[in-house]
Amino acid sequence: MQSNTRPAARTIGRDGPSFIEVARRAQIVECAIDTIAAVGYAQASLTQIADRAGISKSVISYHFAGKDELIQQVIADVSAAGQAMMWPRVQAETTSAGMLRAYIHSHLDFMRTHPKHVTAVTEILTHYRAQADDTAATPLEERLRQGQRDGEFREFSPRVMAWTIRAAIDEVGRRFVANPDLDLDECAAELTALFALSTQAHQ
Amino acid sequence: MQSNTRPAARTIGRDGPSFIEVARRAQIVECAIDTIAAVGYAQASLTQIADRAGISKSVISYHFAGKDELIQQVIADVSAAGQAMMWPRVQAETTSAGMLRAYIHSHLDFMRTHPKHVTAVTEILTHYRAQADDTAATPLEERLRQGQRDGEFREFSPRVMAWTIRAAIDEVGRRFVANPDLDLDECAAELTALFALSTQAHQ
Amino acid sequence: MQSNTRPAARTIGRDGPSFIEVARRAQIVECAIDTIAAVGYAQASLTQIADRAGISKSVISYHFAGKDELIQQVIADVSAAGQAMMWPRVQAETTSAGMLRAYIHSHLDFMRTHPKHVTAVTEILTHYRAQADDTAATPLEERLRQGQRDGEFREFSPRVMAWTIRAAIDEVGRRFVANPDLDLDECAAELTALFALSTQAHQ
Amino acid sequence: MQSNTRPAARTIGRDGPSFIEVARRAQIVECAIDTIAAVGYAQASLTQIADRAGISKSVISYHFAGKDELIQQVIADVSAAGQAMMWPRVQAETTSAGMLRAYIHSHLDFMRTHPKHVTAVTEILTHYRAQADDTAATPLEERLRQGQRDGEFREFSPRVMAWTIRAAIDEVGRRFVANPDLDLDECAAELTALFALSTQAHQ
DNA sequence: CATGAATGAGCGTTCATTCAT
DNA sequence: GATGAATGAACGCTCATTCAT
Repeated sequence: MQSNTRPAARTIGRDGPSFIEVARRAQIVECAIDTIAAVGYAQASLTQIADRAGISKSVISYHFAGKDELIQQVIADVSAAGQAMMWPRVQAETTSAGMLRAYIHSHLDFMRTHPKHVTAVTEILTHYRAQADDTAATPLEERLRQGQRDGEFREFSPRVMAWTIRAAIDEVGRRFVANPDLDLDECAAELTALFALSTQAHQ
Repeated sequence: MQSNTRPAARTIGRDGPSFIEVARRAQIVECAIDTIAAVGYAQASLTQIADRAGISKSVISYHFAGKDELIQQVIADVSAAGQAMMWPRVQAETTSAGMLRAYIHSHLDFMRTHPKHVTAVTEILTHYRAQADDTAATPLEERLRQGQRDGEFREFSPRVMAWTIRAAIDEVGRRFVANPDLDLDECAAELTALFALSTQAHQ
Repeated sequence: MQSNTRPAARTIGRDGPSFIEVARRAQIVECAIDTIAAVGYAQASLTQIADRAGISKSVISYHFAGKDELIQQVIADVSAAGQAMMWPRVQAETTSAGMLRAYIHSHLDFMRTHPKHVTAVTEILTHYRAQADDTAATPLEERLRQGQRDGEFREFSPRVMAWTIRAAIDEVGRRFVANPDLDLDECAAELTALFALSTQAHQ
Repeated sequence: MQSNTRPAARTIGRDGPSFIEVARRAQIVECAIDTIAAVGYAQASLTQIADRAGISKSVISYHFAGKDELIQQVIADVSAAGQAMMWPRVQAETTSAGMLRAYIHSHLDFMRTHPKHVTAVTEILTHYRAQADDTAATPLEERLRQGQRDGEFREFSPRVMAWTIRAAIDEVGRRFVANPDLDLDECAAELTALFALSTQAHQ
């Protein structure tokens, strides 16, 4: 916010946000995630988030330009973590069917390890979706299209298929958040079989 | 305030909501649907709804215990209308595969004919937390189970399959609301094929 | 705000704000005047005004679109009262010198009878002036110009003269507010003489 | 915090503000003037002032007891600079009429050479409540009184005349701030003529 | 000396709800 | 039955001030 020219930074860089600044922002983001996951996006006011963090409401305003920036940071952080965990597994696959299986499994694994993060982002995106563009092709859609070009997948609308896959995963996420006893392994297996059958080319 | 024991109902001695009461509630629910569909749930304050209905804000409070009850009634009314339009078509089918096709098509037909209602309920469900019990089996799940018993469907988790079907349909609904040019016929065909392949027993 | 179609209005018109509405608005405007006069524009928050009125802060929001509308109404009300009291006396004069004398005296008389109103409007205009246009000619400036055309006034810049007259009157207003014992009659006589001498044509 | 009794001042044993202390305060005051002139008093928060000065916000709190003291210092510094520039010219005059002319011209010259300072102080005085005592006679009033004793000026209330002169000059200042194209020379000539006519003894 | 971090009070505004008529 | 009026809590946000380092 202000340009912090700190006298002797710990390691390399000279400028940039201080250690404590980074930590504080991360802490606040985590609290925002907890709060949104716990009470839902609509009820997650700055007061609620601050209370849960045990800090004053204005601390958030100090570290973030506004609520919007905080929410965007939540999305950015969770997305980055998710991408880091999921895409390597997806990329490692050589077949489209394997890719699809890896996509589903890695998403559900991420849910298992970061349930609150997934809940929070789902809440946010659900509320923001209204004004989102949604017309652009997602990476998943592109992968499906590739599978069709390779002849591995049958002919179908990649867009509708991608919507359905995402919707199915998100739905399982919601169910898992509502009921932590849900067997994610079973769900992953079910969804994998479901979409394998619905995408594979006729033999 | 919720149970109005009014002095002299229109017909018999039996107490209960009067004619005008029922009509008023229905009118308000319709206005709520219009308003939510038009401006979104977040902007649909009681003031907005009342203004759009040309009535005073307090008349809503008079006929409904609170905003929550109104919203629940919106969901109930739209659900009832949807059930009335969709289930006969589903029931008329003799095969499980036909049932599934009818389920998908009738849902998407309802979207086409009642876009505002679908928009409103989608908005509401988006902004309300999913506090449903969700552990009970839905009628759809029961139908899927029946298809398995008949040997028409392969073995799969009827629950996960039902979740996915509903999620896919709702997702199409959201997309249709965001983009009215969406080709619902194509979507219906795509989803029908998708779930036919993923449910059918191996030949 | 809402269109009040009241069943039987008291007198003529059908539509329009109700009696109590008008009274409430007037009361709130009066309280705003009191508050601004007492604590200054910068400190006159809605909370202060509401507290002084013994009402809830939201009552103001109910009767006015926002703080801006309230402030504008203060200006409008005071201006209307001032115009009604002052311009007839100014118009009644047949000479420009008489007009100027009447202008000064009537302004100071208005201050005597409405000290808080004058203070409040002075406060407001002082804070709003920054972004005001101020390039248009005021009625006073036009009158001065007329006096020059008639040969009754000497040659001077009507604009600077008008500025000075207004500034002198406002200054006396400020002094009177700060010190209610100030002899307004003497001030009026002094200013009258001052501007008579400074405007009159050489004999 | 206000009276810093520092262990070893630079020169003598006498305590008092150090060199750097004085310089820092002066720098901050200048930045405050720049900021207020640029963005207006209402937007001139300590954050804005500190950012513009390239210093931390707390350094202001360190050198000044609070925002009030800073603002008062702005007024004091600008007043001192104005006095230094203006009074010698006023003192140099031998006649009261000359004094009055010099008073007006030197004030308007100060505006021309120090527009930011005048803007800032004008902004401050506009937004601060006039809590001055105002009962004491100003030097200008004394000079007017002297002119009367000398028979050079006619009989009038020196107090009201002094008020008017100051108000006229300040008004021109406000107009000049709002419109830098304003012809200050013309204004000076107009005001000089105006007050010469209104003060001079009858010939 | 200097500062990044944190705080609490206050701002104008929105809104579901309540109540006397 | 219906309503205009009023309320209080909560919202996101700003800002002067405080404090440990």
